[in-house]
Amino acid sequence: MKPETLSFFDKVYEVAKQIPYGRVTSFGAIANFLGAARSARMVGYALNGSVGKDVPAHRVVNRKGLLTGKHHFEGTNLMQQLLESEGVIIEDNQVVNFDKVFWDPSKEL
DNA sequence: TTGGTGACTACAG
DNA sequence: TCTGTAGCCACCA
Repeated sequence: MKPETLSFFDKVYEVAKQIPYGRVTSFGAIANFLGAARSARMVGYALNGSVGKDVPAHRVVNRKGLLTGKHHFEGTNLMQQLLESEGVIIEDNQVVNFDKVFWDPSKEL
């Protein structure tokens, strides 16, 4: 678990784990924080394998606040339910108050 | 070892 | 303003 040995995936997990309760962030924000702003796809790919690793992947959405990754969760609306249980309003698979709950790792960390 | 893939993003027309 | 295309890079087979 040395920082130097952490792979890109592990770094994504570390950042995702630090997302505060009731907050969400975007793939691009994480990618940018890791110094790979144009590799946002890798962030999503990483989160694909984050299920079961205590990583709140449901708090990571795309730039518009859309729950594009909810398909990778067990239930079709599991991701939405998890967010709503944290006080995040979801409508049409999108975070309504995205601006309010957005958490930027490059600024918060 | 090489090629394909992906929960995205940004730029150009 | 909206739509389409290209790029990006690590993991898996």
